[in-house]
Amino acid sequence: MEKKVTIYDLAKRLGVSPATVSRSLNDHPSISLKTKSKVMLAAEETGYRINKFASNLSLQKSNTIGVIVPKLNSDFMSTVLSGIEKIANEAGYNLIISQSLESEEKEKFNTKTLFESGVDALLVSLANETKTYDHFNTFTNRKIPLLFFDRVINIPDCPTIIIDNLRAGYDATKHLLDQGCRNIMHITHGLNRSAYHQRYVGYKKAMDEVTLFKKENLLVLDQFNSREIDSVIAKITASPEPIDGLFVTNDTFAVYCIKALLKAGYRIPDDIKIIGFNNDPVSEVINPELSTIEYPGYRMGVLAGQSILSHLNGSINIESADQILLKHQLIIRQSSRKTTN
Amino acid sequence: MEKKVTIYDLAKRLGVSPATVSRSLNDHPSISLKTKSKVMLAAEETGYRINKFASNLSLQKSNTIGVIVPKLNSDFMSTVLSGIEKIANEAGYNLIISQSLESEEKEKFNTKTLFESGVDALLVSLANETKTYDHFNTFTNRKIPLLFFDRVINIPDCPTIIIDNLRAGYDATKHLLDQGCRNIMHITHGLNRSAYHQRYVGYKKAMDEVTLFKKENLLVLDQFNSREIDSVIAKITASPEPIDGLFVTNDTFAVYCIKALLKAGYRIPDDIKIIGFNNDPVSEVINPELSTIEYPGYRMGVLAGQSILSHLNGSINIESADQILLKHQLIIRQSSRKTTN
DNA sequence: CTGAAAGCGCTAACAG
DNA sequence: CTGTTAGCGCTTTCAG
Repeated sequence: MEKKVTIYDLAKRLGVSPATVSRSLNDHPSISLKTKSKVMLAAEETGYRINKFASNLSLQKSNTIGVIVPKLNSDFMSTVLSGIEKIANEAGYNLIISQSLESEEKEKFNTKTLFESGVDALLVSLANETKTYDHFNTFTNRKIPLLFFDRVINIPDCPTIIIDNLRAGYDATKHLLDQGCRNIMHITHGLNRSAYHQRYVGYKKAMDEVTLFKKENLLVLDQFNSREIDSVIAKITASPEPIDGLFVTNDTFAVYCIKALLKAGYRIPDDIKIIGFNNDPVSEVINPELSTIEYPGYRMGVLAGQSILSHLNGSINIESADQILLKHQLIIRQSSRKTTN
Repeated sequence: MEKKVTIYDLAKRLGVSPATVSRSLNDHPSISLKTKSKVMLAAEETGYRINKFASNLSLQKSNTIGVIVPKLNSDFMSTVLSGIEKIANEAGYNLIISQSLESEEKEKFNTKTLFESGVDALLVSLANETKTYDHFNTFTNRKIPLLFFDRVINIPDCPTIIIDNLRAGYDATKHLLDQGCRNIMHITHGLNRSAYHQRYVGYKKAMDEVTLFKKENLLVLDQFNSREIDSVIAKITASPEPIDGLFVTNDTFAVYCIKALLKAGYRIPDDIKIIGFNNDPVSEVINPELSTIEYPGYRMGVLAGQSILSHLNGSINIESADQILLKHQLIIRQSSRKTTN
C-alpha cells in the first residue's frame, strides 16, 4: 500500500519550500531549471501525483466538462459523445457523462449534480419530456458556459448546435413527393422537442406545397419502440386512401416498419416508399436499403467540444458563434426509388 | 451573476457555527430538527450549493467512478455504459468516461488522468493494443477498487466480468458443425485480448473434436473494418476446399460478409452458413437474419456497477466475487439454418 | 529565484 | 445539541 506523497513531502525531502515545488511542477517561468529538474526527479522517484481536489479548490476550476444526454446507447448519441470525448481529452479535460433517460426529473437531478461537481461547462441534449428550463439557471446565473446540441432550447448566451431540421424534414418529404408519392404518412415522436417539431413543420410545408397535408397522416408516437409497430401497420392499412409514402424520423423505427410492411405483403418501394432519419448503420443493412437523412453526429460532437473549449478559453472565433447549423444530406437508396414501369 | 455562498455565509446569517451548518446539510443525527430546518431554509433562499472540491478534499473521496472503454460508439459498449451509468447515478456517483480508441498509450494517459482526478474506483475494458499493465499499479498499490469487464486481464484482487468466451466460441462453432458445415473459417481480431483468444480456443476445440481444425482457416484482422471485406471474400473464394461456414466474432462485420457474399453470388445459408457475435441490432435487420451469440451488455454494465459499489461499501456478497461469468446464449436465425433438401 | 503564509470550503475530532 | 479548531493539499500574493 503506497502512501500518498504531497508537495510537502517533496519540499522536505529536497529542502525547499512547498511553493517552489508547486511552481516547479507547474513549470512556472521564475524557477531555475536546476531546481525544476531536481523537483521533477524527486516527484518521479516518489511516485508523486497531484491531488486535483486541492488544486481545483484552490483554482476554482475543474478541467471537467459535464454532459447530459437522453440516452447513451443509441448509435447517434454515442457517436456524438465519441466526438466530444476526443476533443475534450486532447485538451486535457475530463468528461462526466450522465443520461436523463428522457425524464425531466432525472435531467434536473443530473444538472444539479454536475453543477455541484464543479464542471467548468455543461453540454446538454434535452430529454423529450423536458418542458421547463429553470434548472439551467444555476449555470447561466454564474456564467458557466452552457451549450445545447441536437435537442436544443434557446437561452440567451447559450450556443446551440443543430442541423436544419425544418429543411431536412422538407427535403425528405419533397423527395418522396418527387418520387410520385401523394399520401405520405409522417411517423415521429415528441413534438415537444423542437428537433422533431421542425421536421414536422418541414414535412407539412412540403405537403402543403401540393396542398395535400392531412392531419390524420401525422402519427406521433410516445416512443420509437418495436411494440408500437402493430398499431402503426394497422393505421397504415386502415387508411381510406392508400398510404404510398412514409417519412419516419428515426432509422431504427423505419427499419421496423419496413420489416413489418414486407411481412404484411406490401412491396417496397413499389407500394410504399420510405425514408428514415439519421443514417444509422441499420439503414444500409435492411433490404431494400433505406433512404435517409445523413446526420453528422461525430462532427456535431467535435464542434460541441471545440465550441465549449473556445468559450472556456475566452477566445472569440467561429466556434463561439451562438448557433451552429450543420449541413444534413439527403441519402437516396432503394427504399424510396421510383420504380420504372 | 450570482455569487457563491458558502457554509460560512449561512453560519453568519443564522448566527451559528459553520460546523452546525455542515452537519445540518449532511443530515447529521445530532442536530436538532429545528436548527436543521432553519439551515435548510436559508440554504434554499440563498441558493447555496455545496462545493465538492472542498468536500472531496476533506473526505478524501470523490463519489466519482472512472471508466475507460476502447470506444464509445459501438452498440455493445454504449449499452454496457448505459447500465453502468444507471447504477452509478442511482447510488449518487458520477461517471467520468474516457475512450482509449484501442491505443495502449491513450489508455495509459487516461488511467493517469483518472487517478489524478481522484476517482473512487476504476472500470476498464482494455484496448486491443494493450500489452503491459503496469499503468494500473497506481490503483492497485493504493487499493483503489479496479474492475475489468469484457476485455479483461487477471490482476490479483481485481474482479472481472466476462462471458465464457471459450464456451461461446465452442457453441457457435459446434452449431455450425451440427448444421453440416465441415470447413469453417474463423474471422476475428486481436488474439492479444483474451476475449477473442478464448473464442478462438473454443472454435479450435469444436473443430478438433471432428479433427478438422486447419490453421489456414483462421483469419485474424487488424480491424473489423469494411475496407477489409474484399480481402476476406478473396480468401474465402480462394480456399481450395470450399468454405461452408463462417464464424465471425462481430455482428457488424458478419453483416458486411453476408452482403459481400450475396453480391458475389453465394447463397446463404445454402452455400455458406454464418454466425456472428454480440446480438447487435443489425443482426436482426440483415436478410437472411444473422445467427449470433447473445452478449448481455446492459446486464454486464449493471453488474459492473453493482460490483464496484459493493467493493466501495466494503460489503461482501455475491457481487463482490472475483469473477463474474455471465451466461451467453446461442441465437439461431436464418443465416445458419440447415436447408432441407 | 525562493520562502512564508493565507486562503480555497468543507469535515470531524474534541470539548463543552 | 453546538462550537472551536485543525486539517485536507495546492496555489499565489507579497516579501525577501
